[in-house]
Amino acid sequence: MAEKEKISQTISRELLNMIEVGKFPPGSKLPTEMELAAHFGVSRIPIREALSVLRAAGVISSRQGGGSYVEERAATFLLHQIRIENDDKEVIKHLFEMRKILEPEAAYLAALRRTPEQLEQMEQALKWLEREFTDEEKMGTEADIEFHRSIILATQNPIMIHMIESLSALYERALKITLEPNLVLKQRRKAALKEHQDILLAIKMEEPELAKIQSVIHLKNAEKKLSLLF
Amino acid sequence: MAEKEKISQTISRELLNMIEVGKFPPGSKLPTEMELAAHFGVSRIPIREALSVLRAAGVISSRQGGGSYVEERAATFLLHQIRIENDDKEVIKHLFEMRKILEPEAAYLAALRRTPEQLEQMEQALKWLEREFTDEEKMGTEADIEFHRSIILATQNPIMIHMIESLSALYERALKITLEPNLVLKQRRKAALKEHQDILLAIKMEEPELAKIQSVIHLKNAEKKLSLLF
DNA sequence: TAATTTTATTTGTAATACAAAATTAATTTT
DNA sequence: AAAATTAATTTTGTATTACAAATAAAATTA
Repeated sequence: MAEKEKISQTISRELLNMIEVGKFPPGSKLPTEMELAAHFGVSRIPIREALSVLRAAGVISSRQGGGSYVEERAATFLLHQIRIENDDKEVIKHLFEMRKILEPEAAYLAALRRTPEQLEQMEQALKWLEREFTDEEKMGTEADIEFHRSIILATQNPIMIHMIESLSALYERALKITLEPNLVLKQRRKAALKEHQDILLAIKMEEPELAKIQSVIHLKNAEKKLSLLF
Repeated sequence: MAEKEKISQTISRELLNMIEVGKFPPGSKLPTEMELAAHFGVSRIPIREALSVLRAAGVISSRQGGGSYVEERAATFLLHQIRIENDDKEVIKHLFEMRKILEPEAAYLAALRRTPEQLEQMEQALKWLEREFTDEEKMGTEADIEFHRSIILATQNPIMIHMIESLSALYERALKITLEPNLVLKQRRKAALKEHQDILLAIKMEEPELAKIQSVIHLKNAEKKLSLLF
């Protein structure tokens, strides 16, 4: 199950790395597709696929007849390409830092704007989480993510939604890693569930400030739990 | 200067729209590349380019021999593809909402962690902004962005950095639109400059809370200015 | 019925060719 | 000689055809 990688993926990763390392500094011209193809020993096809990924990520831009150039403000990395390893505590810390910034505000906005349908969606997610928590085996990470996701959706801010969505894959993996070895969790399950219920209640009552506070509390407790790991 | 669009771009936009509209719901299988090619009346090449963009954005996933499927949690849109039109006030509002959430926290973190080099970078950007402001003609949008960007970089959080970078193109355009017709700005220039200096000073003194407050003040004033437009 | 093999489908890559845009070199004009 | 125009070259964008490799569907066999 070695998940064989596509050639174009390998190449886009390689090229991105070269750009990050400074082999192709911002503003510089990349080699032509033919040259890259020769260099990597492949045809133009996977080269073009790789370049199109970098283009979509805003790392390079190409002009027909001109060539491909590294963008002046090349995004530092493709979020989809971040791989969290078990020992990769830095990424998890940074991710949690962003959660502490985004989620309380999202809860605030959700309390302001949520539609009845969105409230229903949150309640469904919470019920799912409750079911998962009664089962000793399950961790409920998916339900957890779905709950937080439903709150984000209720903010009605497409940019906020996009940011969280682009983080979700990363978030999911980070959550699994942090929850997996955590035996303390079982004792904290009821407390965690209560925290989720409190957030939802505040959103239901349309109390933005309260929702924000409940979210802060939840994240603070989650962080305590997290700090035991590191 | 009509900026002719590539076929693959047109198609990726079309496909994305179809997905958003529900023509291809999450989890469903897309038509084969051959079918798509026939449908759009092009060869497989631009189809593959379009699909690779959607793949990079996490909207779809493909398996050799299997086909392409819409991801269960397809990102709602590609940030790079958002076009802000002059009458597109909604996007600008949402963008500003995100700035209010992210930037004060970024200033906080920057005050905590900035290296001397990063402080230097911020000061350079501020000087640039001062020069631009003395010139009646120039608006200083680029310098403005560079200043805020230098603060973000000093947070040392790669996820934060990535988020802002991915927003920067959008931000730049929004800023130009909001500043362009604003004649009041000239009177507010000194005030705005002072606000920037205050933020930098707090970061220089390594006073996180103060930096956050100064950032909030700055954004509050900017929002007042903005509210005149809408 | 269940497991295995075969067949067909579909994406991934290759090679070649040409169109279209941009860059560079050459030419002409002033 | 300098500037403008034109021509030639380079380079990306798209098309066509072909085949490899992985998956999914169908047929076969136990």
